Amino acid sequence: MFAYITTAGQMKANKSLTVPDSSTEEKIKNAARRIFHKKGFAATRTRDIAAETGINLALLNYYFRSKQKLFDIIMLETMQGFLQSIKGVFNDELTSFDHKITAIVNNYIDLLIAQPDIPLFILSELKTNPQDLLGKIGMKDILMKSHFLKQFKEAVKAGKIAPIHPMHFIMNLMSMAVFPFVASPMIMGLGELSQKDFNELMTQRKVLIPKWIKALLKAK
Amino acid sequence: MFAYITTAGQMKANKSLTVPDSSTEEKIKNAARRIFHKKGFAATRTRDIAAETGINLALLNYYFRSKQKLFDIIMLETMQGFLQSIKGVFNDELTSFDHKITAIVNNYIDLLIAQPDIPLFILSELKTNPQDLLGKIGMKDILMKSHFLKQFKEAVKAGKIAPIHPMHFIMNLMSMAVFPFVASPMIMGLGELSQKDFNELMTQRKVLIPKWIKALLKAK
DNA sequence: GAATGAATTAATCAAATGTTTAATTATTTT
DNA sequence: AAAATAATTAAACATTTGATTAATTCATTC
Repeated sequence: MFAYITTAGQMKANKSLTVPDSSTEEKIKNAARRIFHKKGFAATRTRDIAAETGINLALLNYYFRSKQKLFDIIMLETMQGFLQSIKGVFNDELTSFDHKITAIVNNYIDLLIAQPDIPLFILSELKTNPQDLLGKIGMKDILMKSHFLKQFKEAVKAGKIAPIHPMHFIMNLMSMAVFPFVASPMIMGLGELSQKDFNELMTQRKVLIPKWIKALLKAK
Repeated sequence: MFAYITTAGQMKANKSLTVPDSSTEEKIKNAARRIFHKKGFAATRTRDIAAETGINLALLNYYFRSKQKLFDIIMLETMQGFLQSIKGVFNDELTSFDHKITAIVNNYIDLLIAQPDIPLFILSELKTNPQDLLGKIGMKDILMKSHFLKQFKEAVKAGKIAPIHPMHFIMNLMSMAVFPFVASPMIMGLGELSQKDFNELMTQRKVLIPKWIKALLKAK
């Protein structure tokens, strides 16, 4: 029944090494990524993806079989990309704890200024999908078994920072860097900020947050 | 055409003063609230609301005319409720700046432990709907013209805290209190936390966040 | 207690939406 | 160049889904 689709799948496997992003399959994925990121799975129409790609609706199922399968691919790639951008920092054995904080905040904020829809997309869809995705990308080990976390625990032991649950630390770091992007419509509304104003504030935070985090770690 | 519905609306206006939450209209709203909060507008099916209410689907339209109108009511009430819980604190002229911080954090976290779906719901739907909602509930004035903000600016002038954009302060406060709830699936997954573990961490944060915020305000 | 209006339901509609089919065009293979 | 395979499209299908209609039950009023 799906013989020709299987073949298409094979074509993809072959082509993906040689053909650039302008292949039909990549064009569909790019359009799908944009729309899924902006509207989420439930509010996205396959017809809209096809229209934005500039192809016939049937081609979407020809290449990806279903909306769900296409979504799963986009979701996985998105989470991998999100993780990739900080993976290196977390396990760099050569940099100090303080330097890692700065590097992580800088990486996150740069990424989010460029792609501000990603965090709300991930958090919304992660709630529907269970945590099998978290397992699939191995986020847990990358973060919780990282050199970064080891350094945190050592600093606690050495009495350099207050003894709090490591998760509080992770939450504070993520909160201050990521939340403003999740809440940007509200923040821009409340503060009467333009997109440019907002991005300027976020750029300021690249230097402010590390400072704040260090102050807060020593508190009390 | 909708004569009987108009009448139903009138009935509601009359009844709402005397009839308890067990009226059909309230039962529909309660079910709608639960499902909208959990799945958002796009993923919610009117049939699911009807089923959860235990009524015939047609009654939903009889009372509320459309899914959108029902949603608008829930959305407005949700935002008002969310705001209501901190409105008083913000403009209490009798309490200190530090006390307000503690009160706000406590109010927020108590509310979110009880209704953890609310922030992601609001932030997701606020992105679709423009900011006309923000205007409708007058959030801007309550927050930005508050006694709380005045106290912040005075403390900056007096040199008691570092001179940062007030929006940074608001973002930090909201981030640290609200973001963990928005990201709870990820946080619980990463930290291998049960719901109980998570709630305990959040309860700890009621005392930790005010401490952190104060430390961070003086940083550098 | 008949009459009137409100509340509720079963059934149906119409549009939206994900998916498939069958045919056509383009490309590759022999 | 013919044959075979892949890519693409127009059209249609089958469900889903929000909404409506027409009838029925329930409650209130006179």
